[in-house]
Amino acid sequence: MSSFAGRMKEYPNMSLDRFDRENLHARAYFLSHCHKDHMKGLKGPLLKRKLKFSLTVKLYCSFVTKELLLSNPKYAFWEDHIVALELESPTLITLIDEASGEREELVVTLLPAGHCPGSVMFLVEGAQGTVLYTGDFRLAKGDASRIELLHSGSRVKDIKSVYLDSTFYDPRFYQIPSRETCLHAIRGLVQDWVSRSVYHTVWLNCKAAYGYEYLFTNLGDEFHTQQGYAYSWLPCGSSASDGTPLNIISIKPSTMWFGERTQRTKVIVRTGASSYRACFSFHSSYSEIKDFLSYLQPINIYPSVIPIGRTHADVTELLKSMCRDVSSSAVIYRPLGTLKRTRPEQHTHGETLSPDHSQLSLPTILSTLFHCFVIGSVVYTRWGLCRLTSELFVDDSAKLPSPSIPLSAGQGLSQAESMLIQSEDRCQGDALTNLDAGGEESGSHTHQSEPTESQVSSDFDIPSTPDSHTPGPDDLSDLYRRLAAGEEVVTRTGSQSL
DNA sequence: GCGATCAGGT
DNA sequence: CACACCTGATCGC
Repeated sequence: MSSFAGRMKEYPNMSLDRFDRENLHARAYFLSHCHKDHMKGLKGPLLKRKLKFSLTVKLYCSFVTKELLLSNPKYAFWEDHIVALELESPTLITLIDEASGEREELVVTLLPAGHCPGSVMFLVEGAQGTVLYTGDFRLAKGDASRIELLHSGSRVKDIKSVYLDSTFYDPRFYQIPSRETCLHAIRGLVQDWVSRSVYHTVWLNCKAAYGYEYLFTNLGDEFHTQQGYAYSWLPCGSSASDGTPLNIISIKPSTMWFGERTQRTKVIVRTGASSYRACFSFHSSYSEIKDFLSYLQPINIYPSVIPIGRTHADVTELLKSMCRDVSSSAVIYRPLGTLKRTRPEQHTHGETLSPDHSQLSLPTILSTLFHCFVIGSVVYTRWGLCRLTSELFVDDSAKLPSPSIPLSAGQGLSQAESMLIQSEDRCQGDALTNLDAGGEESGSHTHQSEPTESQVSSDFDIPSTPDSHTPGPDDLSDLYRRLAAGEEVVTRTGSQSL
């Protein structure tokens, strides 16, 4: 978790990813991505008050982050104070002291961070030198050399300080399998399971956070392509629509790492009868961070996270070796990196330089925000819809509570976000046992209870559609019919059709 | 009643 | 396999 206090030594009039305490006096705010540990104080009443009386104080972030932020009504008061910036477009920002009128000019550039949708790093250039605030990032080896705006001409810029996501800056986390490797392994497991029968289902058991969209979209696309079926709807409960129990395995994405000498890289670990952990990391590994830093050769590096079991002194000491040596009078600069253009100028709006999941298109982000979306045989759900489909499909209709949740008000977006994958292949003869009730982590998703107040009002709830209403039994059976008929009842850009 | 903080869970 | 973020208890205002 980030312990960055919000301000950089060189530019103390701007605050990044922290909005409390001394940051209340900042002249401009910057949000690198929409994770809670980077939003401390962002909905504080004092800040809200300050905005009311300010004409110049703005919050700068990416377009995607802006959408994610404003999807929560608790941050609605920011709406007129947010300035979304294009990626990789240097922007002149003037910091104004509203009391004295004093001005300070900076050029700020958003660079893709590869951490989660909308995540960026901030490159700040001004009178106090060029500094890079990484926010949280996952960049692969060599990525820094492909980011054009870290370069001036063909040479890397002279970077004074890097404020670093040092989550895994510890030799113990030497290697983390690449995103592609992890996706490949998960794809294999999913393929193996869902090909057994139509009742073999995968529950991609993600924690509530933006960041798993890379898995969602890639697996979704692939199984769509492979199956080629029209939309089908999957229950989130333990039974298929015909009452047959599902064979569900749970795959939990979680971080796994390997030391320098470790050869074997188990990307998937079986943790129970029907549960697996699959490697997936939002943060760069030690070796990826080293590659990044040794390319940039900053003069100073400030860690924003102290890995568990380490002290600030440990990390600072480790980081010293990554800094440019400017201690002696005869300054010996190690050679700075040179720009590698890996792609011709096919740069379209919003696209990034590296293969990257963090900058999904806005429609995709919106569709993930609004309840769910359906691609091929894959259903993406949020908690609320998961419950809804359970009600629709679960066998034991006598136990169904009457629906009490307005469909258009997303319930608990921050609750466990799930993805179910089920084979379209019909094959008979399998022993169709239900998810092993004794297995680790099993079953809890199959019997959803009423959402608590805090779930209903959790931070990434979707604002209610004005003319929404609670669906009655007739609405639900109509919905069921349409789903069974393969109609697309969920739009990809909003919740209106539900 | 609200926010901040911590412990404990997934 | 150590992320992100939930809930609930407690405390101060």
